[in-house]
Amino acid sequence: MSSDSHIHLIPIEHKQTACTDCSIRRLALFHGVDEKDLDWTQQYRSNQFTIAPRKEIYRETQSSDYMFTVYHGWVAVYKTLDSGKRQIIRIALPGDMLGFQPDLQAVMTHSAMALSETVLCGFPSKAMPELLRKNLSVARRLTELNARDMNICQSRLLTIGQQSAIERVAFFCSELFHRIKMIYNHQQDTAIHFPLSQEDIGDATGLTKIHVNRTLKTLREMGLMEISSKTLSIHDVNSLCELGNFNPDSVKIHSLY
Amino acid sequence: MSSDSHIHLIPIEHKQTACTDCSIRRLALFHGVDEKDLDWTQQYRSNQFTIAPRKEIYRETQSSDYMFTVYHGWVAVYKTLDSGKRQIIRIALPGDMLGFQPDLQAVMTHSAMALSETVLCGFPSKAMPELLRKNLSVARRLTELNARDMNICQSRLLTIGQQSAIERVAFFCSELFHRIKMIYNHQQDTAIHFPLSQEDIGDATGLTKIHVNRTLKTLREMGLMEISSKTLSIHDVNSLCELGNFNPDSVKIHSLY
DNA sequence: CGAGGGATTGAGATTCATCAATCTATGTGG
DNA sequence: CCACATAGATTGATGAATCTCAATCCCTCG
Repeated sequence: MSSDSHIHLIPIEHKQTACTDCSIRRLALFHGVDEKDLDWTQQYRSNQFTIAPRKEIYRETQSSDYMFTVYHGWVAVYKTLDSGKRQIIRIALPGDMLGFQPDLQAVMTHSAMALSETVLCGFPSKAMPELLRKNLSVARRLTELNARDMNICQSRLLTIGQQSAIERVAFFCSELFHRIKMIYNHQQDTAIHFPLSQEDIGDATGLTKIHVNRTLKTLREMGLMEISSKTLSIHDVNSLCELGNFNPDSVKIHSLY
Repeated sequence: MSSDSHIHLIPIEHKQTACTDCSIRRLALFHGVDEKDLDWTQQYRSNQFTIAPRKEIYRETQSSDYMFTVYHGWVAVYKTLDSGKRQIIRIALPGDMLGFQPDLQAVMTHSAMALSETVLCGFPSKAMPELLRKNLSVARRLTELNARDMNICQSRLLTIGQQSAIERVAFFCSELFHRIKMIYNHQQDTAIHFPLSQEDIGDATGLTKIHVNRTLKTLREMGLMEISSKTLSIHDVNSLCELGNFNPDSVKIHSLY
């Protein structure tokens, strides 16, 4: 990626966090790495960056010098058509990887944009093959995270291909709700911060923002859930998951450790 | 997987093919493995199997003792809803992997079914971690194949979420056409064997079989393509790809070798 | 206090699904 | 080799889900 397309990524000069102290390591790439090796693996995390909401992290058809781990915030991964239509492929949350490609020459096949104030850990792509060769824990973990992303992508295909508007929205919100709760270990909460606009939800579920609005109204009237002032409140988790055919267990990362 | 659910997989006792002679190795898991190591890696390919059309290879919610490489034939990978609706996630063709999971304990998150007379190479799941640890070429190749499957899955999401019926069908058929031509190196052919029913196409594109029928009729009348007696004939490749927003380059496996 | 982006609602058009019937190709048993 | 059975393909008619266009409202921010 040429440096001018990086203008949105602001390197954190001071107060970078240390991998040894990382509160979300159990979710991320260095889960499973021996404590004594963490200082060494951290060398491959060359920088942390902050990005403002709605700013691009990288763009389809361009190459990227980094792969990232989300440390804090929400990121939308999406593809666009020439017509301007946009499909959000997944929402990356703390611990999730962004922009890994085994082929360093290949250009990105999707774009990524911060949805909220976001902090990323950056790993120079060039050094990844070496890291994966020298530390098998990281290599295995990468495979796990890939497999989990794949499962999420496939489930999303099922939803969008075969479910109705209300089922898709129920699925989408259930998934994010459960992922957030797993990340922050707040099992008792019934509401989460939710920075997506109705248009974002539409781009993720394959619906127009107008139909999303009507669908959310229905869900509210059914007493299942409600979104207002960037907060998602779930009033009836079980019914919502059932409506969306969402299985809460599917958000777990099946880890070998 | 309990053995009784394996009844459709018929082990080939005689005339198993050798990895050293494999005509599709450039596409498959052992691409990049040193010639001298192939006899050793082949030990991990414990069996070849044949499966009749429409027979299940493995099923969602069950575990599988094997992961597979498609050696010959067409395989549908799909998920189903309680309502009975089915979403075909991808079509696996010769060289493609099936059923790899990093966590041996985890159950399959999708089902797989042969669409034609199919031959699979079986790799016992239990031995995969050892193979990946001992041969880094295989490990790297697995990562490449995963990344490629991920790209295909994400492109499919874009199609199904954002394109119209005719665009989706055009995309779907273009993709399979180009993949088959790449596999068999028949760049000049304008027709391929195509074992899917119209209902299969519908399950892959998120449409009903009736609407698929009408869409195919339109594509035929537009002079773009035609399916008859299990043969897909492309009359105007460029227009078809353009209509479906399909990029022929996307089917290439970006290989490091 | 004004501007602008998102949210909300209405009306009408379009796409696609559903239901139902017929047709065609393929394979099977007698 | 024929009669029948069956699955897939085709067409028509109708209705529901979702999109598009347009207007208004509301909230936030400068």
